[in-house]
Amino acid sequence: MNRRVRLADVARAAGVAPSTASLVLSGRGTELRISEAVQQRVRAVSAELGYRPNIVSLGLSKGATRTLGFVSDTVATSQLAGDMIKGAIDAARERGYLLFIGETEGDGQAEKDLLEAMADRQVDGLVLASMFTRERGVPAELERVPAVLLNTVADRPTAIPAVVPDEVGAGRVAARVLLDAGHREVHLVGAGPGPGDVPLGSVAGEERLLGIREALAEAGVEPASGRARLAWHPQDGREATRDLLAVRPRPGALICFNDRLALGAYQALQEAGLRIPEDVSVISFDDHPLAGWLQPGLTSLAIPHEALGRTAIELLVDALAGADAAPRPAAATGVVHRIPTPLRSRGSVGPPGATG
Amino acid sequence: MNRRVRLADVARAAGVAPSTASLVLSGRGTELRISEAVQQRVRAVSAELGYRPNIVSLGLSKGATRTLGFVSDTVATSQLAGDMIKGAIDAARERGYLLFIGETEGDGQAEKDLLEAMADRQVDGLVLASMFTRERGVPAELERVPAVLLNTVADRPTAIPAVVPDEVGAGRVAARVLLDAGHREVHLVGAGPGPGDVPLGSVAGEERLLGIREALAEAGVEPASGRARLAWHPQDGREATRDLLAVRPRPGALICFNDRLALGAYQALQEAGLRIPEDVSVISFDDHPLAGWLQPGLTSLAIPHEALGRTAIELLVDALAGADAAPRPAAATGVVHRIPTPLRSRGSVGPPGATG
DNA sequence: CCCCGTTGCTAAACCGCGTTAGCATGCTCA
DNA sequence: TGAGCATGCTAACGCGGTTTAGCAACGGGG
Repeated sequence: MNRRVRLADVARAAGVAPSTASLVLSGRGTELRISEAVQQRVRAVSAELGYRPNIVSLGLSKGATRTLGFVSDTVATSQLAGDMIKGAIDAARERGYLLFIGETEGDGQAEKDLLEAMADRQVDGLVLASMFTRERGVPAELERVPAVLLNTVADRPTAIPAVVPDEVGAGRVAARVLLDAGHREVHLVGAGPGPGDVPLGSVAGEERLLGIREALAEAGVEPASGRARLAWHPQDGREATRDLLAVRPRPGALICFNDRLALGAYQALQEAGLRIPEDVSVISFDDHPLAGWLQPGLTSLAIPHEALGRTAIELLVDALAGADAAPRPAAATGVVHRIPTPLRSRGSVGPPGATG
Repeated sequence: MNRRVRLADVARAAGVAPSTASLVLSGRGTELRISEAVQQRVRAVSAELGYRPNIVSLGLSKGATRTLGFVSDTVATSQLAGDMIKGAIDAARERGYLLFIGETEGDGQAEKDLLEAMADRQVDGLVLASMFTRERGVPAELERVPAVLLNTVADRPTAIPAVVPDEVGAGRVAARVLLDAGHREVHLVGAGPGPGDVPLGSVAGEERLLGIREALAEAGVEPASGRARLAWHPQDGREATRDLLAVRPRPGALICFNDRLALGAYQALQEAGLRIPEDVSVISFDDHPLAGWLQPGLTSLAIPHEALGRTAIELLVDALAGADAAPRPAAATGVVHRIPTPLRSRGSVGPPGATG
């Protein structure tokens, strides 16, 4: 466990004062008239010794730690989280930042503690993330440091920018895909058919439904049926689909509000001896890895988790860079950024078959 | 954006010198003969002002930042990652630590850069994690700071402790569950039947197979068949199971080497019109959320991801605390900790039915 | 009455670095 | 020959704490 090489070590080995070494290594050598010979010597010695500046020290004197905090309600419950964090970590690393990750499990006190622990460590900025899109209050701690909301929108006007998936767009595309395949009778699993018939507090559900209804309406179609459910588990999808199959004429196209519901729909269709997509087309949301595992592959609108995390960090770092130049970078103030939701076509959608 | 309260602010407000305030707040007041009156005054003022010590400053003067680094090959590819990180984050938080999270995607240079970036920020300790259990070299950076390997074992003797799931135990239990249900003919999907017939470099595969063969041998049974596959995807499980069903007598029990293989097995069995568990019993490993979504629920041996992450941090923090007392805490040196793999019974295992 | 021991607090150094004012030295030019 | 100006480097301070040596005031004993 040999000690780290400090600036003083480099200076001593190069036969100059620490301040001289500092100037050279920070690139201000020429500006402050350090001779080329000395500069080369310092640089050579620094490289040879493997000197790396101590960022903690910089944090003390300059106030910037090149460190960001990422606080989410949960990092574990879903695949989703991992990708979002991955995008954030990668984007941060590319810009020379490291990320503190914390999770609150929805506990307000835990959130407060975490934000304070991060403030104690002088983070340069904060991302406050949620694993499912929702509305929430903005804690006071976010007022003291540049921040970005991720997969979350503030419940009242705020200067803090937000990054969310474009769920309305996702809903529109889902409906369009079925319409384009020739379907005119579209059944919803997990929400609908009326506007606002979604599980309580589900922003994703609301917006997906909105998009679906818009796109259908443009084609002069209303959702044929829908079942709002409290939870979006496979069991719910199975039951809703069974109920749907009990009624004539048999449904030809389903929009499931997430992939787990779609799994349940697959199970119910299989039980009934119906083929996908020959007898029934299915489209869904989230693009969980599961979608690629099913037979046939499930066509789904992906939540762009990695892009969400990445965008949040990019906004934050840009704001930090801009903070020196302009005190209030107008471009990044209070804006809600909507990230597109790519369509992953796999084979669960086809033209309408014989119904009945 | 009002400034943080500093120690000097507290001292001024309490009418004492900063050093006095520091002594009182660090609990050394009585020891250094600060009067009770002054101590109370300082504490009151500190609380009133909401003073919190600046940890960056402490990092400079004391060397300890109450910060740990968590570097893994990937945080995203699987559910697994999230739970492991969650366990690590929670355990760290309970002990007053915050975690830097980084991921390398298996890139050695990225790993080196990350470890250095963390060293630059004076982390007190490091966890080097892998998302699937494997053997690997230990980078030189880990020699300079207390470290723990997670889901990874060093490829040569080292003083660094490791935390891994008890895969041999998992294999034994999987076999025992089937034996106890009355099965004497057990087919393997994803590995086997011979010792060492596993995908290249899969420590989990090797050890699971070892445990399975041990437990079967104790009952005087050999694996009836097995198929080593390069990848453990649903597609592979589907094909292997189809092949198995083409041969008489029909298999009565399958051990799938992970849940994705088991999904494929479910699909093949369903195609063949066989019921689980009446006709065929299935048991598997990982306890992916998927296992709970299938019909019937898939019995699986859980990889205790959260416990793994938690244990790694606990070992690390204990080592840090012990480092002051004993320079080399013998208890935590080079040991490989094996974490038990709980059985999640769901309903995919039953007594043998009529075969053929 | 002087010395010494307590008691109660504080000044000052230090952690590692960036920053800036300023100190020598040598050269030019009047 | 001395003022003036580059040139080339460094001393000293600050960031926000901890830590230690030591100072002032007071009381008690010889």
